[in-house]
Amino acid sequence: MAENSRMTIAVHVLAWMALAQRRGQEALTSDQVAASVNTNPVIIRRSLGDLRRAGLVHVRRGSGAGWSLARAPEQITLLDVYDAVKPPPLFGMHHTEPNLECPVGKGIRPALGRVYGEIEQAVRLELKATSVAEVLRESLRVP
Amino acid sequence: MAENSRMTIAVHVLAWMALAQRRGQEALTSDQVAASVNTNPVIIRRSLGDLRRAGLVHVRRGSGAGWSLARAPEQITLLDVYDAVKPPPLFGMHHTEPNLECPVGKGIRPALGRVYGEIEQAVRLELKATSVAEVLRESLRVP
DNA sequence: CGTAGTAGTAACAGAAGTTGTTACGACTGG
DNA sequence: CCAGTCGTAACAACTTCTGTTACTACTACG
Repeated sequence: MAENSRMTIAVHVLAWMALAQRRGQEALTSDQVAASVNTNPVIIRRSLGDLRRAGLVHVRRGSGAGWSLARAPEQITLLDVYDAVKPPPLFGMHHTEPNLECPVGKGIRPALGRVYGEIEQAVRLELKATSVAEVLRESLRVP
Repeated sequence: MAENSRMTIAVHVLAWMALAQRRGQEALTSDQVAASVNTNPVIIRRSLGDLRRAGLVHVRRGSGAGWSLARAPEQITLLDVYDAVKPPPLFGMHHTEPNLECPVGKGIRPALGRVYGEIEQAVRLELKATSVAEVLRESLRVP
């Protein structure tokens, strides 16, 4: 059960909020969102908390509370969501320090760090090319 | 301790084998490799087992055994290593099935699957652009 | 002003994955 | 035959994630 699905959950939440907004429902409770994702409302509140800290959604507390998008779904890219949920890096470095007497052991971490950094940039570029509105449009294409 | 470092370990192992080969040592035992990575030989044997199943290294068993590269380090890309170690996907899908009554819940998985697939392709392209020989060269640049 | 409804968050259990370790059988060169 | 090495199982320790319960904080509305 340990696979990180926070990116998926967050995008699902935003797409569902975008659809509800288009239908005229400007605010949703965590229970209403949880009903679409089919999980516990606390999971949703945790995810929405990440999105709120990143400025992607607004929340109104108290009775009659709810969540709403902070900007148009066309203006929210998956890169915004990625930075909001802060997933772990794709590749981890050594857990123990390599043998620094060995020339490979001494230089491998900066060398790999550069490669991993380029990969991260490529991923960010791909994420930036897709908006929540596009994900919603694609989702609605399924009959 | 749960961050996946198998890609890093495998590339380190191959770079070290490439250097040893260049120095005239055509075969290395798991103990010798473990000395550079600074970890347990069983970890190295597990990693080398992945690389062997992918056809990247050869092994000779018995007394005087050891490991050697199956082809020149210029001909081994990080994509080959990636496919050999089979890391978990960058983004996981929902753990529970979304609510299929909701249009977003019904369509979100194929929509996200397409996006995630494009990202995977971008990562593969980056990995393919770097060889073990280049990682070794970069590592040796560190004084 | 009180109440009810909702967010925020802490605490915990369960599941899964990774590393590191020991142990032992399988294989093979000398 | 035997010594050295691989292959792999088994296990502990650790981390991370999800899901759940429970409780406090906050606020709209009667």
